[in-house]
Amino acid sequence: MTARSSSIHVGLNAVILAVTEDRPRVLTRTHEPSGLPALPFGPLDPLEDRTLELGLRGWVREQTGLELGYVEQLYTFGDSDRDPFTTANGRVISVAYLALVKEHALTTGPAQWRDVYSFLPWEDRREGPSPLLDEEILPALRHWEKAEPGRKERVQVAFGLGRSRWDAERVLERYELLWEAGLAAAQEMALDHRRMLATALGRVRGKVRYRPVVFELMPKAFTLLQIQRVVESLAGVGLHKQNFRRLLEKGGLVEGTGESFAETGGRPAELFRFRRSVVAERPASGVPYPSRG
Amino acid sequence: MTARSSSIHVGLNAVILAVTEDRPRVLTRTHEPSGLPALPFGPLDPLEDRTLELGLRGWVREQTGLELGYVEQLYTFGDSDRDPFTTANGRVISVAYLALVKEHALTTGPAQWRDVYSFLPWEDRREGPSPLLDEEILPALRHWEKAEPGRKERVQVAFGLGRSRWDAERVLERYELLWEAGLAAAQEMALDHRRMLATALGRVRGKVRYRPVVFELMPKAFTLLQIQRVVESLAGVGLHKQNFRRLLEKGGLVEGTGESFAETGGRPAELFRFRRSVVAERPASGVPYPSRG
DNA sequence: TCCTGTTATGCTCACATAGAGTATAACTGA
DNA sequence: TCAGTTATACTCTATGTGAGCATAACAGGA
Repeated sequence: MTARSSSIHVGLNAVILAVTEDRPRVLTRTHEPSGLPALPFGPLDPLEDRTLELGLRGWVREQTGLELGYVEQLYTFGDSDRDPFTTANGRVISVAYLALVKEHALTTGPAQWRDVYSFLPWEDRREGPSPLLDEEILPALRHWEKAEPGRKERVQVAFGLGRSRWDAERVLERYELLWEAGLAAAQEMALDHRRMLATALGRVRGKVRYRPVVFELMPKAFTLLQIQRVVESLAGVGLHKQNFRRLLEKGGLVEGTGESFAETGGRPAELFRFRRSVVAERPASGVPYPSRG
Repeated sequence: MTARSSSIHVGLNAVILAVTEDRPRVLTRTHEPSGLPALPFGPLDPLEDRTLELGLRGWVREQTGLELGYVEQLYTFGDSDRDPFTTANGRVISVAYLALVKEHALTTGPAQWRDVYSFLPWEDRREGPSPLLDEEILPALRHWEKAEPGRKERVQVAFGLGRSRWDAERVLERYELLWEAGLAAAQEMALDHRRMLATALGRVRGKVRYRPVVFELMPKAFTLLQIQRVVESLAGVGLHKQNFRRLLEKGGLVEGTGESFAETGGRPAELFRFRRSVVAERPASGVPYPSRG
């Protein structure tokens, strides 16, 4: 066993997300063999890194200058075909982490922020279903459905057709379906990194609902509309403004600072801050998703 | 990097759960160096196993004769101190999986079913808070709290004291707190396997609520009380019977078979079966948790 | 100054849902 | 026939959610 496992290599990938100008961004680099955008990758130093997470924080700091705040383990990717460039030399297992940083986080080195929805365009439905979906994806899927029974059902659930509703969290399910159907060719990333990104987006969308993680993406003080825009950016759907406010305030997640913010053209908005103490008080406190049709 | 990573070993652990006689059980083996109960462990064959999950299914079949049904990846454990026996020879990373099998699943070989709550006794609150909690754990924690500010808050959230409510899903949080406080010595398992078990229990408790995974643990036909008992076993809390039935039926998760089951001494109960089609219809269908105080 | 456009904020209403309890039905065994 | 046990049907109430209306507070132009 030990003889064989010596041909296994373990690495760490980071999906680092921020929200800038109402768009979720992901930090990328260029993957050398292919020239495609890729997620930052670093090795695990088995002697120095006490935990996987500390290892990750270390090389992210070195590669990009970013000091990560919120970090959580996402998934471990280990399919044998995930890295065609190194399969010949042995297997590469990658433990992927999700990290959230504040907008305008400064980075050094060759890393680059890119729009998450440029890789998964059908996931942004703030202006209604993406035209790409109705004009290209769904027509193509209608063909693909016919080849096997059961496929139609999967499409309906994944994309919220028929009696099903669009479920913002099923990002990975949609991506894998499109991959199977051979429709995921455009908007490429290196290796299986688009799958990692889809996993990450699904995870934040879920997490935001029941843990106060949005605040990791916000400045210290913010208006309620600003926080709503950030949630909408991630969720990819529009939310009902008045209900969002009501639920957020009632939940005790935020408190007014007394100051106001008057750069929007309309009535000045009150500035709020995150009430750190709710984390202790309320077990499962997240931000509400009052849908808007 | 490649030279160094050759001292990293990758393995797979399985947390295989079943519910027998109203108790959740976990499949264990004996860990040789220590003689303690341990979770089944197997290597990843980098040449033969196309995916990590297929590798896991393979060696579980060989070691125990079990053909796993529902399987999901749980977490990847890689702290440097997690395996003191092999740290000297290099780092062992373990990808842990959760699997659910039906009660009375037959196994071959030296594997053994054990009561999950024998390792995490404070997690079973069906008869009210565990006496162990009130008589030993909480008094000891009150001492530990005083040493540092913020600890008291953590204890309250984790164990549902003060204004907080007991949150059945915070299994790992409780375990890690007790570990830090030096109160997790008894009921031992090998290495960090008790942490894996805690992770698994927390995960099923959550999953059962929003995905129809309980049915993986049930026979084909069952009464509503039987399914309630299984949910209660996992959740570790009692549920309100009438509301449980109402919500389950309204959710469309089950349908009556017309037959009835008359071995309980009282009025015979109708037998139900799982409606597989809801998985397609309703995005997030799980079993309700109507609490009972 | 007044009107228009824009954003912020307060409030109401209908409806669905969850928690809790009561009442009745259908069986077993003494 | 009665006590004990489990199953099942309802009812009542508090709370939560989706949706919309109304008003407040600013800017800028007529």
